[in-house]
Amino acid sequence: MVYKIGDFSSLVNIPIRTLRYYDEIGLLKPEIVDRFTNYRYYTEDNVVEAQFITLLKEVGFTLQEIIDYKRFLNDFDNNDDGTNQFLLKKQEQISEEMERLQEQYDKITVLRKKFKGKVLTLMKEEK
Amino acid sequence: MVYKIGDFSSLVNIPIRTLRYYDEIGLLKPEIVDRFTNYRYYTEDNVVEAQFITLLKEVGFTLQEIIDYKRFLNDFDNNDDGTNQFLLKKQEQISEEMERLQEQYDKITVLRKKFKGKVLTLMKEEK
DNA sequence: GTAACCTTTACGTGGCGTGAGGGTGC
DNA sequence: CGCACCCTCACGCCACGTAAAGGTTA
Repeated sequence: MVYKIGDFSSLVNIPIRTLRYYDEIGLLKPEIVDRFTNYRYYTEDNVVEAQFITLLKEVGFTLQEIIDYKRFLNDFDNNDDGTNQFLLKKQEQISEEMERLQEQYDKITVLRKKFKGKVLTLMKEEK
Repeated sequence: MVYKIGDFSSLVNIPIRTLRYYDEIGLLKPEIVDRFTNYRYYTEDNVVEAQFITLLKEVGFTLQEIIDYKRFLNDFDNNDDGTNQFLLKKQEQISEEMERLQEQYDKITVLRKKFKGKVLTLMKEEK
């Protein structure tokens, strides 16, 4: 069973333009490409790949990180520990980002108190 | 006292390229521009502006939001309540972003447990 | 034949970084 | 005159969205 890009798109819930982009950057290549028309044809294996990519994207991985991870899997053939570290590292990045956001939130709280006088007052305080 | 872009850059800690970009998008325009050489000359008022922009950026505002806020100040002349709402809205956005990150973090925790078997197992579970 | 599909090319987003190739201040 | 400074293009990043202009499939 092969799918044309439009059918595959609705099957895996990824826009056509996005699929073409994934092909272009080497993240998700259709298994069959017509040499004459350049039509892309996707297979069942591509479905699994696409769902895996969607999963990793949902938890915050960039496309480049996903590409790197796939290369890692190819190079070291199902390394359990490597996968765990890959996930742990992303969790650390997320933690750092949450801390940054918390700091921003707190700074705004301080600002809101300061600004209760007037806007210009704040701007003058910044001199 | 006027500053050439290089001096102003080190004074307010904003790269030259960034200052030119801020000029281009209308966020921070040098008060004086030589008509013949196009050299940018910044004033003390520009220093205050720059520090204000830096402050808002640090707490998470985008450049477009800062531009919009400045326009708002011009239109309504120091509106205390408006400024407060502007800050509150940003705090809400930050809260939402933190929730998204927390969800990502939790999903990865679940994934890490699942993957303790093997990588391929996970990929097959995704079918 | 025609509608619905597919293709590539290329420019837009945000917030700059990084050159290239040239004019200016002192 | 030299050298540090300034200028305007213009392309790069990321993850696509959005046409434009045309070929293919059923």
